[in-house]
Amino acid sequence: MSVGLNPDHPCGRCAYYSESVWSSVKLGSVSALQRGFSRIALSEGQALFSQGDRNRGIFCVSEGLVALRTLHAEGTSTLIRLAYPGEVVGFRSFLSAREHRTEARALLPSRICLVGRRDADHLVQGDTDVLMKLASRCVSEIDQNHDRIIAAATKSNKQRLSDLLLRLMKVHGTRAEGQIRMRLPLSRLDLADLIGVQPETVSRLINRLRKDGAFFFSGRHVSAPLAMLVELQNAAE
Amino acid sequence: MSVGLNPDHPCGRCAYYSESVWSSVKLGSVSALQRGFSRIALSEGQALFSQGDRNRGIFCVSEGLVALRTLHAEGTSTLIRLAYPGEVVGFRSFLSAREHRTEARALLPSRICLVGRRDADHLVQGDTDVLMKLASRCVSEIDQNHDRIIAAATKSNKQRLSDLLLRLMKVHGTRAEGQIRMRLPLSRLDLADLIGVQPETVSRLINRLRKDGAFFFSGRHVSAPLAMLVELQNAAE
DNA sequence: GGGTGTCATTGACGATCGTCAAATTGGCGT
DNA sequence: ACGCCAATTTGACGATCGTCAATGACACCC
Repeated sequence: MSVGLNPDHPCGRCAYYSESVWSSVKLGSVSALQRGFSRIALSEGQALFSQGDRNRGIFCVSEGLVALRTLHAEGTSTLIRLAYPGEVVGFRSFLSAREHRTEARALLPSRICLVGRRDADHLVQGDTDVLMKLASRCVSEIDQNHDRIIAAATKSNKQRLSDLLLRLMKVHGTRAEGQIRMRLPLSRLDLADLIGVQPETVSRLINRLRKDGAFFFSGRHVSAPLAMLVELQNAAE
Repeated sequence: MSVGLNPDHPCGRCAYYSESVWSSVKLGSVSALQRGFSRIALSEGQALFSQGDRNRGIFCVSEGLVALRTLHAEGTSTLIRLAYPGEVVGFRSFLSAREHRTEARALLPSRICLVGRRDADHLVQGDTDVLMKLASRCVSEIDQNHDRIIAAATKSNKQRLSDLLLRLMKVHGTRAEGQIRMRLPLSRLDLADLIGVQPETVSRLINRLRKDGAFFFSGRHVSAPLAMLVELQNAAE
């Protein structure tokens, strides 16, 4: 399989082509892929699909950031996953042929590629490689869930918030004047969901991190001193 | 596909045959399935595989109960999953062709069926149905992880312990004299892992549940009054 | 029977968290 | 600039949790 540009393939110009679920679609089936292919532009806050929606196919984030949430009866919600460019969304309801159990919403202006359900079904049925790559995405989602469960059982809330901020810094941060800065793509409530506490607690954790000299907050703008860079490397995991 | 007994199939006599990953293996490939097939008997506390082991294939619990744990550097561990009869174990390292990230250990005397990696690979490559069923197992594991993450963010520790005990009662409990009784297959430390608290806290939660009149403990023997049966129905979820 | 180890419980303490209510801020439209 | 709504922060309080240390219970072995 050739890594890099491939003008005949819908994903051929995508930066994440080589790891794409569709990268191994054989030449003979590329037409089916093209038939089911469409691109979706989302503005910040716009929904890609809602909980209870019928599955429309397999989505792949091309640009931006998408949040997967589940809504509860009481009106609350829980942020389950952040999907960055190159990540696949909607494979759960696709594989189990049922309605979406989460809502997907853009946290930043985003571009999404969709392969419609009918054609995606044919491609998956006809090519073990494609299905195998989908399964690998499932496995890495399980891995991430396990990490989250382990972190919840192992680390303090403050540590988990710090880890989360470091990971976000790594993706969204820019370096300047001996500091890293970013605009948080998440609200305090989303932060609270991700580490499993109430939003008031997030405020207090932020105060403690500020006192520790680890992070400085001003609304959604966060900065960290260079000393944090060291831990930033370790936060790879 | 015929539901029920199938004498030509290694899983043909299994109570979970119809939902088995291997139930759709075509007649022509049954010989490969038989070649890779073996049965493993585990006594209580015995390990099926250890963290870091090379994957030996796809395991399916036929009888008993298996716990999947990840061991941490500090010597602690976290109980990630309980695998009951009919459930598949080891598919994560199988699908990603890497070593096990968890340890599997029998909590009760257990019987496990194994399809060796080489033959399982051929069967999975040659049959989309088999791979699709494996993927479905992945999806339901993701579902369970999500439920656990949501429960951790939504419910109190006491409620989570109560829910867990109810679920265990449903499987392991026997009814007698207006009560449900069971022998807990889990240590207090395992209970603590599953709800994400320290073992001392489990002791205190147990005291509170006792005071509430919800559960009565005597070592590993637990009983609950009939009133709990109502919630037992709801705990299906 | 006594020893020994693991598992489980209890007590005491400080730290942290959830909750409710009130105050403050920030963003955004007019 | 103003007003307004939602998001965020703060304060106060009780409840809960983690930690450390000590005790108790139990099985197992010699």
